Amino acid sequence: MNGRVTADDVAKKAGVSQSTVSRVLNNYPHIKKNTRDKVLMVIDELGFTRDEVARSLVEKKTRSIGLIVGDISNPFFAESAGVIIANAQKFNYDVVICNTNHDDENLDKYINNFVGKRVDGIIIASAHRHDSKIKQLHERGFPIVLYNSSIDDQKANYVVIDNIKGAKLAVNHLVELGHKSIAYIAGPFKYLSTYLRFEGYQEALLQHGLPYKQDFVYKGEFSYQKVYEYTQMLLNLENRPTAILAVSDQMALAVMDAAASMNLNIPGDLSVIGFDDIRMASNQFIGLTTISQQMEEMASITLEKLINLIDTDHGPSVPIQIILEPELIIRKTTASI
Amino acid sequence: MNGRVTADDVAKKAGVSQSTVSRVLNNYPHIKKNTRDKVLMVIDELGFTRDEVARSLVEKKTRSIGLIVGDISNPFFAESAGVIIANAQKFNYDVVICNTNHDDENLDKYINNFVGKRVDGIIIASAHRHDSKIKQLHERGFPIVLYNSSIDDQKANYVVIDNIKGAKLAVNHLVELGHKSIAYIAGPFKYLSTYLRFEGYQEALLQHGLPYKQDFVYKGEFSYQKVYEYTQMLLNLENRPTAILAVSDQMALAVMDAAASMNLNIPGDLSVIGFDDIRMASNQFIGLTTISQQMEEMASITLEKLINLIDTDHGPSVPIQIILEPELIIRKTTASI
DNA sequence: TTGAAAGCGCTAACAA
DNA sequence: TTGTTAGCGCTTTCAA
Repeated sequence: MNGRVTADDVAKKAGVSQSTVSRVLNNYPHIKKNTRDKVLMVIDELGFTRDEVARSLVEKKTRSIGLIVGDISNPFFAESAGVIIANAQKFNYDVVICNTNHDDENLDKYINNFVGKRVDGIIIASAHRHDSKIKQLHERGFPIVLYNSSIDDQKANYVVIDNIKGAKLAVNHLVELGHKSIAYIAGPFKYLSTYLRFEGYQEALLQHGLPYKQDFVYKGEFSYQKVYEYTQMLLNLENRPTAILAVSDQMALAVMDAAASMNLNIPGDLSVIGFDDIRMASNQFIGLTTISQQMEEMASITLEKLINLIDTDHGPSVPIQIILEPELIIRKTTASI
Repeated sequence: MNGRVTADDVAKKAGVSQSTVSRVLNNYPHIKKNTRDKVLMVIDELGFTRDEVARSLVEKKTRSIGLIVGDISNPFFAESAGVIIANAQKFNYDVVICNTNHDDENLDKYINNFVGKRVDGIIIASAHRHDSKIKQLHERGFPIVLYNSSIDDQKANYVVIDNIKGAKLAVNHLVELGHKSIAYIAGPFKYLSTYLRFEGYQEALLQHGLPYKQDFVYKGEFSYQKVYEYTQMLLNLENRPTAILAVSDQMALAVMDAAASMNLNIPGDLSVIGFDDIRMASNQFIGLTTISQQMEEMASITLEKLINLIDTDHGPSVPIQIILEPELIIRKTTASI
């Protein structure tokens, strides 16, 4: 793009000053119809498009927001991103997406990147609980809200569901069906939500007088393959669990896959329950029992709150801390023992 | 962010000129170690981050690319976006995503938005074949490559698969299994890829001496619900088809859902075959026979080509037109009649 | 109703 | 090795 046409070019050709061009661009009211029309004509003629970069520089607004997810190939994140993008468009914001791959270093790197690019606000869907960059930015008054994740900071902004309760809901359901041996695909504990779900799992076990078995908990990374293998190992055990709870639907799918690979019947031989309620969970051939996070609502609330923050010219304000209710969605992968 | 700290602030505090600060920021070699260290210290002390907006203004590079998809909630697009984001990160580009919802007006609107924001290049995954904006931009030398879609322009840049061949592969497979009555979920014809697949379907029918039935082709929009209903209607017909080919896996899933809702067995009562090979297609419980688009390769090639275009300071060059080979992936939703 | 001019925060040519 | 200065393309006072 060498031949970029600028407002100045338009001005010259239209025989007005560049500030007049700027005024018609910004719908400034007191312009002679004649002048405006002329300018508009030239704009069209020259194919001028206003340079938003230059504009952003003076306005100190980019009308774009950053979204950081842990793994965009996980449908939960992809669907969340979809909702956020769709809503952002309504408010005339663009969203730029970074993917941490659940790597701690990437998180801060991408946050810095966003700050440098001067996005108006950031949504983080995969905040490690101990991240200090987030806290620091937030304290500086930068609009930032955590989505389905949180950090160890009383004052952080976040929109989450009650994770402990969600996990309990799941365990309770299983216990009601008669299960006494319930394994758990927990995932890494660096995420607060992950950790809280684990707590819920443990507490529920305790409440029902069920023993907690270290070996029945997978605390590794969110890897389809690894969970698949772990599940196979689990199901090969003499006293294998009769039910498996997974920290996400994605991981539940891995569990189901593994069970199927061993010719185990779900829910006949094994009950499985997920977390998220991704779209695929309701598919007839999957029919995954799961805990709904109200993803759609969670995502739109998050965006809405972020935009509020952006608009209210951020001073340190009351933290936004919204906790939604989890909901048990019973489908076809759980049955009484 | 009122208290933004600028390079000038750093300069003052470090007792150097602002251009020196700029130099250390850009790793300019001939700086006294002493000066550099001092500047670096102050930068750290003040928590300075370089304003990339200002930088972009002078550099005329934003290091971000725009990605336009038709429907981010369709796993094919989501997975494609994932690959593009992951690769872009390697090259230090951000990607900003817009979602047209398959609406013609949105396409041009978002293209304009991207041009205004001065992204360095654009990938369009859902180009309507008659769009003139794309052609015009391309002719101006703007880096733009079409992904899995194309327009009616000999000189457009695109990366696609051989859609006609793909559709034929699918029909052939079905015919080999003994199917003679094959319906087709085609989707809207405003997309060239959609249209070509339809042609492939028709041609294959012809080649096998099978009649083409207008009523057995769904030409409406990409709507899960509508395809679901259409399929139910189809399967209620006296002489219902024994196989259904869908223009995408997403639509194939709708077909399967509809069949299941009528207690039809797949593939016993109905064979179904998709297009895309989304990740879910290989799930044990879905096992969808489909035509692979080599999404991963297609996406990374597209990005790579785009970045090439960006780097080679775009003059009108030889069009990039890459056609990948489709591949039939046989799984569990197709069987002999 | 319009123009002139300053300034947003940076890079880079030129000079010293 | 470093500082001065002139832009990048816009918005926005201030004056006219």
